[in-house]
Order: sequence, then C-alpha cells, then structure tokens
Amino acid sequence: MKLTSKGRYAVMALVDLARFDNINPVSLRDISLRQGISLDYLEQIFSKLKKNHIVKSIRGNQGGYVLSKNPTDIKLTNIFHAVDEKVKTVQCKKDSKKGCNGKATKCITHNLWDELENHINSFFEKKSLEDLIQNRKENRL
Amino acid sequence: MKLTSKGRYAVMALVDLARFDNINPVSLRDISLRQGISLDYLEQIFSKLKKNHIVKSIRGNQGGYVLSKNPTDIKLTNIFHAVDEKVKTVQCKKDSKKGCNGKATKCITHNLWDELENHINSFFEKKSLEDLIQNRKENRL
DNA sequence: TCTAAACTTGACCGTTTTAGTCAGGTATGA
DNA sequence: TCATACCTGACTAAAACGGTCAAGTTTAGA
Repeated sequence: MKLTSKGRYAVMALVDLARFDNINPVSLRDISLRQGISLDYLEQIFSKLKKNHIVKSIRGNQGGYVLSKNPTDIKLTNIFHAVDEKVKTVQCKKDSKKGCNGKATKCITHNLWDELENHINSFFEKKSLEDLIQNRKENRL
Repeated sequence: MKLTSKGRYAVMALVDLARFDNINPVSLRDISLRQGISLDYLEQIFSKLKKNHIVKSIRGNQGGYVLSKNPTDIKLTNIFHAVDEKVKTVQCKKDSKKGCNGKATKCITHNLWDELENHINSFFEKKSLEDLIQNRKENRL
C-alpha cells in the first residue's frame, strides 16, 4: 500500500507553485530545478492538473503556470483525483463468480475495506493546499 | 495507493480460519475452496504468518493451521506486517542529494506524508481479528 | 508398514504498473 | 525571429504483482 510518485510530485509541485505564483507565472523548469523532478515528467503531471482545472497555463516566453483557484479550495483529494492517484482497497469485479461480486454475496471482509477506504479518503478531503503552505511557514519561523 | 492481494487474502483467510478452528485445525485446502484463493498462493501467505507467530501449523494427515493467539490480540497491523504489506508514503532515500534525505533538508511535504502514514496505521492498530468476526456475525443476524 | 493428506520450501514466470525518457511539435513575448 | 515555455504522444527499462510449478518432509490412520 503505497503512494505513487505521481501523486507525491503533484503535491510537491503545487506547494512550490503556490509559494511563487503571486507575481508571475511559474515555469515548470523552475519547479523541476527546485524540487528535483524531471521536467518531462512534470509536464505529464501538469497536463492532468490543467485538465482538472487546478492550474492554468500561460504559453510563450515568460509563460508558466498559475493556480486557478484559491489554495483553500484545492483539497488533496482534488489533486490526487486529477493525477489518477486512487485509493483502491478492493478488487471485487462485477462478473466474478468466486468471492465478492459487489452484490449479494459480499466477501467476508468487504465492510472492512470500505471502512479503510473511507478512513483514508477523509484525510484527503480535509487537507487543503493552504494547510500545507501554512504548515511550511510555521516550520520556517 | 492500493492494497495488495497478499494483504487482502491474509485477512480473508484468517477470518475464515478463526471461524472454524474451535474444534480441529483447518487445512489450507478448505480455505482455498471456501475463499476462492489459489492453494499455492495461500501456502506462501501462511508461511509468513507462521514465521510471525500468528498461526501454528500441525503437520500430517488431518493437519492444518490454528491461530496461535486470541483473535482479540491479533491486530490488522500484525497481519499486514507479517505479509510485508507496508504503508509507504515517502520514498526519501538517505543518500539522495536532491529533495529529502531524511535529515536537515526535509522535502517540503514530508510532514504531510508522515501524517498520512500515521492516519492509516492508526486504523490498522485499532482493528483486531475479533472485531471482524463480530462484524460478520452482526451482519448474519 | 504403507499411503494419502497436509505442510514446507524455493525457484520460476507472464503481465501490469511505475516512473520516467524521447522526439517531436505549437504559441508568444521581447 | 528566436528563445522560452507549454503541449502531445509514443516508447521503454525495471520493478512489483499475482500467481504457478516442482520437489520435497511429516504424520495420522488403515
């Protein structure tokens, strides 16, 4: 049970972006250098973040990315959803005969996995980008 | 972020085992049939559970496995630990120069991942095998 | 004593996912 | 007009996953 680097990088990059986007758009190149993430990989990630309306892009020279919402309104769950970082605790397929088919004959531990999924997702729904920036500031003082 | 089938199967098998081990040891063959898990794979899993003192084996004809502790004393965290189902949210290596090396220059989101790990692990530490059996009984009534 | 049931161990392997790289673009401010 | 930066899609090496297969050892019961 582990977090993928896509999800981790997305959050890191957005925290970085949030710190610098007051004045100018931030280029992926800068984020790449500061965070040590490959530029090509960042482009993949930001393409998804853009599709999900978390960031906006400004093309051309001196271009870059800016947040498209207030950091308070960007929850972890939005970010993870954008980059396909899903929480999957069950693998019960609808057409399986053995075990759980999602209907009548639930596998004996099905409730447990549902609980676990909710437990994790509640964490993601609570945390906003703003929380992370604040947290960082506190640690810096 | 997903649960591996090893962890999932381990819990399913142990719940099954807990239900039947009052009288006789339970053979993996029976569990395999009831839960739809490959016998060979179950053997790998139970080998690990045995090494971690969660079950005991009785060899020979009419043999099988029994729990080596009271279901109340077997927490999910014990089971997952036994089958190497770890919760990994960070991949910060000690010798990395960029990003987080675990010491002075923590990556900017390090605290977040620690929080997440604790959040998930607290769930595993609370739940015992006994809880799952009870839960099952309630659903049956 | 023999045999079948059940545990034991370890090697092996196809598939999928991960974590990127690479190679081309297109848009635009200076 | 050109350097900068976004944009897109194909490609891939390596690791993890989810098992299978083979060859045992041990022991209860006939």
